[in-house]
Amino acid sequence: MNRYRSHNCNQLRKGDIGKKINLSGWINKKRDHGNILFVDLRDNYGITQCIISKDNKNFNELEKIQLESVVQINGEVVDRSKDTINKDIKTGEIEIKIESFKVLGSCKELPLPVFSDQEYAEEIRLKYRFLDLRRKKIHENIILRSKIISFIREEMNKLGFLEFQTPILTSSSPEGARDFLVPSRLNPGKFYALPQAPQQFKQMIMVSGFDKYFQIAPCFRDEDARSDRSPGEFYQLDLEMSFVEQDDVFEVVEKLLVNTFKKFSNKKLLFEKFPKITFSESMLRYGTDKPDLRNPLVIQDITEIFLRDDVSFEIFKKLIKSGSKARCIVTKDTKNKPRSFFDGIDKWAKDQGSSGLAYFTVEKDKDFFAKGPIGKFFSLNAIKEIMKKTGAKEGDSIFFSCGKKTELEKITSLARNKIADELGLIDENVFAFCWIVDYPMFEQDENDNKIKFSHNPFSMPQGDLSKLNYDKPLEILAYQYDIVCNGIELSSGAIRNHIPELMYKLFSIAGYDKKRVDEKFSGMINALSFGAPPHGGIAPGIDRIVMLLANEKNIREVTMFPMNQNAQDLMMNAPSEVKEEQLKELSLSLKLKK
RNA sequence: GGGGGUGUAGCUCAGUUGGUUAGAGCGAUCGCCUGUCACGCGAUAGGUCGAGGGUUCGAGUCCCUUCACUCCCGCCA
Repeated sequence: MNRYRSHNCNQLRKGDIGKKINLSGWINKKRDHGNILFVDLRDNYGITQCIISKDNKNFNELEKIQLESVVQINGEVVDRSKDTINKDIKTGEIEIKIESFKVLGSCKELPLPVFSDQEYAEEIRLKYRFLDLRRKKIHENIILRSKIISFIREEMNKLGFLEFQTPILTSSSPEGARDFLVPSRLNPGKFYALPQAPQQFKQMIMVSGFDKYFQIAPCFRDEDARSDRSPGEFYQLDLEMSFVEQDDVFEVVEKLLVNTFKKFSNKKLLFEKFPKITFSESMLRYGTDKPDLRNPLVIQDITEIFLRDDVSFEIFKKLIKSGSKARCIVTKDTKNKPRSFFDGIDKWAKDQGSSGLAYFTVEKDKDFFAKGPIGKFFSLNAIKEIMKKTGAKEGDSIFFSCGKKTELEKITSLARNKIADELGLIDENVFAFCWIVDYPMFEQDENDNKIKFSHNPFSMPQGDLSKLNYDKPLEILAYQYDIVCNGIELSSGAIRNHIPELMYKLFSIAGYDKKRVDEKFSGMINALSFGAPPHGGIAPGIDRIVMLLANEKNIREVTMFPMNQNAQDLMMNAPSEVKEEQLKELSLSLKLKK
């Protein structure tokens, strides 16, 4: 009870009838019957119907008030007759007989309706985000986000993790994404960078002996947006543990995610013990390192088939001789699908920039035969061999693609999703988690053939460290892992390399000499030289977890104040120009491109 | 940086083969209405058809350029 309200708008029930109360909230909706006026009053908690009739001296004034104005209503809780009960709201058995009211915050004409299920252009939603956030769906998403974060904090505390903050102004790192830079006034010509992740700090925390750390950490990366990637900033559940191996990290994270997803969603978990898929297996079977395991389709390599003399599909044969591979996707029992289904997939593949998807369907007359545009290129024995190799049965169709490894992976991965979509094979009521493990330590850049770190340069290589074959760096695997859920990369992590000599060695393979490593990672290398514990961790993306649990396809639907695709905040007008004096103070001058 | 989609009233959208004065619903304003809960009924106001250029007797509609938003590719250790 305070001067504004005695109850909230979701509180009053039959038992409160007769009470004199006051409520404060927004006018969600008015229904004006001329001599009687219904006002739906809304606050964070719910809606209460209030009613006023012409004989009240305040009637005419209330009738004129704009929707979304904030008012305080004083009145009495009264019963509703049976036929006027509203079962859709918790307070639907009662209503408030208005005695007097007061406008606490008036509202201009609205640029977008608040009370409506309609969808609106994002531009206007982002500009008036404070109005958009009043709307039911997104209001609930943001509340869900808060609850999920609280829950995660509690769970982490229970598991013995300590929460620490790490600096927001730090140094630029040469690896990874583009940095956001902040000029230093006191150090002219020098810049801070916003952290892409608290990676080095959390390792320092381990070196400092704190054993288990976590943080709901803001991360800043100046990269272009996607529907599941906010431009600029996002949050990770950053965590790190000392004296652990990969499986210790897995155990903690699996427990946390299973608990969280069970608590906040009714969808089923396909696996409570997340399957572990090696990076190379994932690239072959799914064409990507973030496979959607709800999708039962798999990709198989059948390059050899096209080397047979009784297969005369010359286009593929020629490509394969020049180093291409052939892979296929088998769809179960699709012989009765119309020609348009197959041609549609083929056309779609061409639209994706590939040379299309060849296909045939295995049918049986006296014996098996391949029906479809390329069926005639395969002998009976070849068809039988394909069936044996791929597990295809009569009535199944097989889609083929041929190309260089990388492009082949890309198109088959997309095709796997596309075909499953077309066939309705994805169960939307399921979460399918998996671990992707055994990432290669290095990869070769396709453009300049240079050896680069494939993931995180601070990861620990696998195997007997004294016997690592540095002459074949591409064969070195790392204790590096990702969590994927429904095809979305939720997090990546690693057991870290805590041995400075090994670090120098690995960096030298990626083209960094000792001097450069000392320069760029001085803090880190220095720290590891003073007694560092073996340690490792991971950093699940909070926004994406909330997105999955809120059943949203766009990250902005679970972000309170997101920027648009061009990294602009339309509500706050950021980024914006600054005064000449501010630039001067920072020793900066602008050289804008025309 | 590249490709796709969208852009018409405050909001959501329709607008035929290029053809009269560009429409609807919601919202706004005014009026009527005592039981609605997407209340109902009547009227009024509200338009640089994203912008610029072109073709044409005539352009919301066709062509070119450009801008904004969005989705995707690149990028994201």
